[in-house]
Amino acid sequence: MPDTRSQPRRPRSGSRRDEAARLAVLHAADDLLDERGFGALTVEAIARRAGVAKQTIYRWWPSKVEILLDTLIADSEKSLPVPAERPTAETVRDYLRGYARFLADDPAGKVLLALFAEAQHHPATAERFHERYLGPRREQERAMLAHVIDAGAVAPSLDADAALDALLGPILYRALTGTNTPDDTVDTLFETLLRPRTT
Amino acid sequence: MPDTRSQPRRPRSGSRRDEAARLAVLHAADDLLDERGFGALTVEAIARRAGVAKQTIYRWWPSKVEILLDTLIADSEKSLPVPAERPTAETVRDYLRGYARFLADDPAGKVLLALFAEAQHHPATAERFHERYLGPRREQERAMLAHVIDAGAVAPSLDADAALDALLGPILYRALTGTNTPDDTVDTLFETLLRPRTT
Amino acid sequence: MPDTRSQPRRPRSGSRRDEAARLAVLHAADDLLDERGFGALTVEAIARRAGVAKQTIYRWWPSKVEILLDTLIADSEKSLPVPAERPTAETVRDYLRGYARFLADDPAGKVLLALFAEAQHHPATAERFHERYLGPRREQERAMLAHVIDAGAVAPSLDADAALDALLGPILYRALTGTNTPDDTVDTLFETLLRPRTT
Amino acid sequence: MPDTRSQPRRPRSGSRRDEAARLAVLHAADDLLDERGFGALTVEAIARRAGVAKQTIYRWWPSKVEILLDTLIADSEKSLPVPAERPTAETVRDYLRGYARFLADDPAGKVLLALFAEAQHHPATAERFHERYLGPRREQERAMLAHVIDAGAVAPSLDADAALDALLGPILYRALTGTNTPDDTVDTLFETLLRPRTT
DNA sequence: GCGTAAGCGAGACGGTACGTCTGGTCTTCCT
DNA sequence: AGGAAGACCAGACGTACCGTCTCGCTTACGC
Repeated sequence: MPDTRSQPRRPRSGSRRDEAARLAVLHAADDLLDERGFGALTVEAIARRAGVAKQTIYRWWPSKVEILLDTLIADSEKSLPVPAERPTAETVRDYLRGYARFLADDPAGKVLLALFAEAQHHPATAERFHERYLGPRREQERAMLAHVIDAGAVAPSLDADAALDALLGPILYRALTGTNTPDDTVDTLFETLLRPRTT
Repeated sequence: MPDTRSQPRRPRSGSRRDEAARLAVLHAADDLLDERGFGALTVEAIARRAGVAKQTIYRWWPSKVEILLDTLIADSEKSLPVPAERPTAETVRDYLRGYARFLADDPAGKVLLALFAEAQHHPATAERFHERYLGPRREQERAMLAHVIDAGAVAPSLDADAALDALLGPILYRALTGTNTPDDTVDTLFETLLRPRTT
Repeated sequence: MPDTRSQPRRPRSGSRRDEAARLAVLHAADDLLDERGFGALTVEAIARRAGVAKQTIYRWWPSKVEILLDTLIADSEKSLPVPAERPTAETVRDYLRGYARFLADDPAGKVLLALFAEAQHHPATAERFHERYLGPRREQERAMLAHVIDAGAVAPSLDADAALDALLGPILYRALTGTNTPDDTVDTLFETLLRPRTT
Repeated sequence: MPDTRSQPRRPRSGSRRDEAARLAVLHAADDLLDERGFGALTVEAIARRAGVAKQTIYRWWPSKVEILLDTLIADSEKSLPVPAERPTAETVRDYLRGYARFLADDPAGKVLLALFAEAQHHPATAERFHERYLGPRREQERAMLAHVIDAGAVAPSLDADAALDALLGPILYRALTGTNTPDDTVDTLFETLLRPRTT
């Protein structure tokens, strides 16, 4: 049995995928988007900034959109998880507040907005965006909502998807137009659309 | 006695702008966006399709975004005017229904979505989009809403801008994610958020 | 007393050709070639510099080459006439010296070099250059040479055209390569090729 | 003391220049000049004809003049070498005859004429033309001439450069004006200007 | 002495080519 | 085999001139 010391020591060799290169690409993409805007987010620029060859990017990601999806998924699982364990009306309200803050303040929020934008321009992007992000997330949101409805904590007058659109839509709309959505506005939306029994 | 209405007839010596070329460019841009997507909307392609020299485009439009704004403004004034004369609750509801249909069915709706997208990528685009389209339109929408509130026809629990965002946001959100918003969903939104006294 | 400042105003056109515009174009072309080189000698630049509309140039000259021919013919008739009246060996020698100086020092010499150059690039230019300049001039030079040969003043070992090419060729060649041809070199050429009986 | 001179180890990683593309460009330029004239010799046309991207041309040649210089140098070394080994009077005469034929018949002769022309229009072209072609060639021609003078085979009455100008000038002059220079005219020039002892 | 026709400055028009830039693929060498 | 380097084809970018074409004006000629 050969060397089993699975050391992290040589990040720069071997026949396996280089984790350091992978992270360098993700961070470079994130940073570029944050610092210089989507217009500067070219594969060439990412490679330059990450100190990585273009080919390395094309080998592992079919397009720069997949890079953004990778960072978005990682970041939003961390910063904006959909409440899953015994959600209450309050949990849902806090999730909405968090969503507004995510879009307004978190660099990853810019990634989300950029992907909404790119999805308008390229159907293929739209498809991947739904498959990898919007779809799964909506699934979790539906589960969250179903749970609080079942518990009798809220009583929306719209079906689940329409209700979620009605809650998230305005927050996203304002983010798209450069306007923040403060907590009390979120709260009013929440109360108006979900008619919670207790808050 | 001849016509003495001394109109602003500035003979303005020299050649004049060619209206046919102007329209050809606007239509070519519209058609390309509709048929081949934003990715195919290059100045070169517009010029080719319009049968116009590139220089003619650069002479009159600082960027292709301004071309889109020109077509969007013209088309949405025609297809989706903001009700101004004695609007009622019903007028407002119909406007929202029209907005959903504009985004879903009208080619110009694609232009609006494309501009929302571009605005995320380029701050300069965002600024012009607000200046020329979103701002003036919101002004009219606020006036419309104020009118029906004054008449006691509706009683929103959010301030004007937030209420408009809450109404339009979900419709736009669904359009961005490729979902139509049917009349009854619009109606429920309308009733939930504006609490009309009579409909 | 009214305004008597009778300015040097251009009559601002009538139905006849405007002589001031004609001269302005010729001088602008000359000046541009001299100051900024052939590359800057565009119809657009000539019009700008002459304060004349492009159409005025295209109305009277089929191409900018004809403008150059106009100035070259005028200038070389003035600065470098071919001796016609009773030429002697000495007259011929002085003509050659003058030719070298014309190419080296006179701004119109630059025009001649530019036309030789353009003639290589465009057959149509070559044709007009021969028709309007080289041909008539060679005719005069042949007459000059025939006269001094008849008078027994010189005895070339080449026929007239070849002799003229042998005399003018080296001077032009040196001008094309940026080298002046001093008087004594001209004189040696003259003596070697024409074998004058007296000088 | 160890060897501290930075080693000639040019890792030189990455792709190498594509020789096929290089030759395709040179031949395309040559062919275009020959077939359609200098006016058609645009970078765009060369790229099209060579089946090469414009960027590939701009990567390796600062201007199309350098392309022409590349082809001219290669072609004239092949078709019109300056006699170097023990040149005799006869060798020199044959070189002059070859020069006349090169200008009249060889496609590369057209390149030489085109470069003389371009050099008149652009000082930068003139400089490169002298540096890369005229200068080195004249150096060889001077050596050739010095050799036959030293051997007592010829006795020009002009210094080396002036003598070469006097020999080549007429031939070039006639080529510029579209006239061939037949062998016997070359021979007369040669004999008149170089006074060979034996031929 | 008045209409008309030409010349004028101005500049918009459809085009071609410029030289630069990035996208995405392919190739070569190094580790 | 993975990764860095970078050459390659493709094609859009925004600019400069090309030569043609109105425009609205100003004159001079000829009826």
